[in-house]
Amino acid sequence: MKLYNSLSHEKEEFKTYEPGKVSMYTCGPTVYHFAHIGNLRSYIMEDVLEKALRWEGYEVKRVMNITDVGHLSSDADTGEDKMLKGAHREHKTVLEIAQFYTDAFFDDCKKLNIKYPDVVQPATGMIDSYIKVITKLIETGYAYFAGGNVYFDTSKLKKYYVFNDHDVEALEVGVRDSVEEDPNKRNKNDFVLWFTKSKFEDQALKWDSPWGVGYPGWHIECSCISMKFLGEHLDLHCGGIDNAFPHHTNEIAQSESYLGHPWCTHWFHVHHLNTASGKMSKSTGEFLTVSLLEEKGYDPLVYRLFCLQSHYRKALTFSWENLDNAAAAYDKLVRRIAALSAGGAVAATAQEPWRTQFREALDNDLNTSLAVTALYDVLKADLSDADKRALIADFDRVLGLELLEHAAALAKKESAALVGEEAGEIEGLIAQRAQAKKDKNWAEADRIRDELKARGIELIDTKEGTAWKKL
RNA sequence: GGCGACGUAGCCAAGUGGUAAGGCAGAGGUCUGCAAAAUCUCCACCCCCAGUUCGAGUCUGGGCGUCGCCUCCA
Repeated sequence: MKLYNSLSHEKEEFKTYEPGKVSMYTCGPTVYHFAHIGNLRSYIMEDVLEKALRWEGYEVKRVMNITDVGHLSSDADTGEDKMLKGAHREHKTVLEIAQFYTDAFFDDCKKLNIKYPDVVQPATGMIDSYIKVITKLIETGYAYFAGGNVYFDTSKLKKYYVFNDHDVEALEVGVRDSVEEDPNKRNKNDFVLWFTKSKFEDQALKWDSPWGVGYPGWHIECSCISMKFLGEHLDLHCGGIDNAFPHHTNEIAQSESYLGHPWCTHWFHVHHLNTASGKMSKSTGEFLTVSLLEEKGYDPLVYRLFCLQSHYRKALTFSWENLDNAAAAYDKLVRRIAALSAGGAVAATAQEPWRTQFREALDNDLNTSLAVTALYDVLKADLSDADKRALIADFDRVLGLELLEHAAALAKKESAALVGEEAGEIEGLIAQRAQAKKDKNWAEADRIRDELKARGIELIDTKEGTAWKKL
């Protein structure tokens, strides 16, 4: 499988440290607000990557952190979420709030058919590890104590900017007005490993440490959690493109300085979901959640398809028109699959060309758009329905669109005509209409159809008779 | 200002030197009493200007434009 690697800026053949096994780390959510669908785009694409690796026969161990450190008690007040306000009103602790949003995050993931990681580790449960790693970094000269905080000394590194070639001097200081320069830093790029003195005096969670009571810096958690569960050699590290700098850059600095050897070989960055006005984020207004999509009547899997139709390394623009587009496509896809007959002979060799087409799409830097095309090609192919179903089931192990399940549900809904009181009545009306049609009483036939339509029942005439479904 | 990604039809999008996949929307045909569904057909001078090449959406140079990051919204 060829994958683009942010370290080399090229598509490379993906290799693992241990043959056949993939150690995969994903930056998890910060849990003091709901995840928006832009955040979730990353998790969807990472899920597809994980499933593609498994589909190709790899054994994958995936680890995700939960960032529950860094809950400024004042931060909560800026949110408009009722649960959060409620939590405060009811004197819930920040950890309870974190738990609430952690659950909300995994609920969203479940709706989007994102597999639960093999290991999920909250950052607050790893304080001893951070202290251990920071202690060693100080001992080996990579970190220093100044003004109450422990900093990582980036001047000790041969190469700090691993993803981009920044010229330190060319970087403008304070491009953003809100950023203040920290006088304790020896170098412009140094970053904090452990805080005891912070401009955020209202930090809610604090722990004792050799450097005083405080809390860990915001990069150390990923290094430590990854090393604890996946060892000293990581195959694949994922995250949103916005994490590449400084978060991932700093992770590499810490981890490799601590380990004394190269750490993670492959970096997978998912690009942003934009709205017409720019990146989707808390601050820029449009903040769409999975629940909101559901309220508007969209199946969350429609959003998954929307993401799959694009490439993970390309900015994707969200609009309701585009989502409607995906919804129509999904609906049609499911209906075409539902129309496939259940029986028939399976001929594995006949399926092979399409399986190959699908594999080649995935192998080409996870080209999900082409993978979806392979799905359409199967539907159009000269194959038995049984073969088509088998291929669709196989592809869906990666795509995760629950196509056969939804098709089955659709068929069930349509055949549910035979049960229930209301259904009996509808069947009666359909029979009346059939009689009217036989009598060529078109006005009466259309009247019955319109009456049912007004009740939300759509009739579909086929050669075998009239089927119906709820709109 | 620095670094990076990207610019293909109304919309999403594939394409990594050889006469532009696929999906949605749209138009037309078939099938239906009509509709719906299904199915078939149609729909692109690839941001601009130079260059390399027998041949460029695809490579090179220069523009223009969009987006992201530039230390605490992982």
